[in-house]
Amino acid sequence: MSSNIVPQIDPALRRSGRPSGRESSNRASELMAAALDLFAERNFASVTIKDIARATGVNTALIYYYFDSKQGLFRAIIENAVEKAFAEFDRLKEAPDDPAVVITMWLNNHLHLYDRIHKLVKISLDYKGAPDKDPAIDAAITSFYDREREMLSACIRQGVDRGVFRPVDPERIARYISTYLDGAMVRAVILSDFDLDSAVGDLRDTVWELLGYKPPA
Amino acid sequence: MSSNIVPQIDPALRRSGRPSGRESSNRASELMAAALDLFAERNFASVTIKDIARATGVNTALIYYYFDSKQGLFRAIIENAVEKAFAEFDRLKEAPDDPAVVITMWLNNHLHLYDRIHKLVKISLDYKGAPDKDPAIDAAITSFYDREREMLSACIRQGVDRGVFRPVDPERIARYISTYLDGAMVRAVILSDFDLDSAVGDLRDTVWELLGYKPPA
DNA sequence: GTCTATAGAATGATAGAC
DNA sequence: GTCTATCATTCTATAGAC
Repeated sequence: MSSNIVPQIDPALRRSGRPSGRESSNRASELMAAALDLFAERNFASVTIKDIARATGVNTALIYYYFDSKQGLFRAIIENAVEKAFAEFDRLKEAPDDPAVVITMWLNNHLHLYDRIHKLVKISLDYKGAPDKDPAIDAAITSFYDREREMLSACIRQGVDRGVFRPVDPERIARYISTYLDGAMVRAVILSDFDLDSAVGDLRDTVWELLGYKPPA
Repeated sequence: MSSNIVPQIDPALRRSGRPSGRESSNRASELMAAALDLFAERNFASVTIKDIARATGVNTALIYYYFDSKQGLFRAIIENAVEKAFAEFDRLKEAPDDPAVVITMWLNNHLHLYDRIHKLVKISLDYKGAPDKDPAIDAAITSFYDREREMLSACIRQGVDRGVFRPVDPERIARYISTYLDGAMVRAVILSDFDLDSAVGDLRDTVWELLGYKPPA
């Protein structure tokens, strides 16, 4: 979490005194939110510091007060985005003890959190082949996919063990599901008339068929 | 094909005289090939004219002799890539008159032509959200997806009509297939240990199940 | 914390010699 | 056709006032 060259997530918190009256400046969060949108819609290289400053309504120099560099800002953003996605994962894991329900929730997640997840996919793809790689960013991206696979396969294994699913290879089905979901995220971006709801609905139906599961009416 | 502001695909062909002895300079093709690789691996904004010149072993100014601008080069590249993909489509269409075989060939295509197709997907995604859109590029991208869908759904419809496939909605299955394939292309880029062969194999098996088709031994 | 001002480097594109 | 040389612009990042 803390290497030698870290972006200053919120220097106000690290200074001795209290930050100008308020509990804490949320400027860093504002900047990260605005930058995430820009980085996802365009890409790292196209988005300038000035773009981010303009979107947030502040001066360019202020960005360097909160973050050590453009890439440092990027790293902070992606780590933050993955962390938020993890929160979703965990919320799901503690959800109803029914594997089919958890899988359904995860599919629906991609519908409701399309905005959040498609940005992560797009940024991940964009980041591959970046001229100067950052190990921390690589780790954040792979950990996202690892956690997704773990969660889905655990779910499927549970269903198989309980006899509600046909005896399948959990890892295989998990990969199948998340590969399709990535495709759905990508196409929703590329093709403006893509029907994400119905595309994910088709996946759900197919997965139930693969798992030999009959959903309740 | 030819608008008012076109990139000069090969000015040598348009000049009155014959181009310096040879049939035609293939410099434009060389430049486009090198630039496609760079644009796909990084992205439009990250790749500089100097990068492309260096990769081709020529001077930066020469690029502006063949193409009117960086974006003009990009447009020529993407139109060229889609055109080549169409050639594959058509080759497939004239292939064996068996829908299942044609679908299989199309899936295998994504395996063998991964290099070509994943670049198209990545570039298409990258292009969305570009600051200055080019209608010609938009048209090229959507036409690629339209043709893919048409080809697949025609195939499925044929199989249904002949009774070798279960009576399904051809458009729906076509979308399902190509959505998954996009996902596979994306993941193969993002995750270095992604097993494309086996991921596409899973899709094939699933599609046969959806179509109620029993492949020969 | 937020700003103005600017340094220093890189980039897209052009002019013109050969 | 291919090159050298260069301009105008834009960008990241910093210095320093308030």
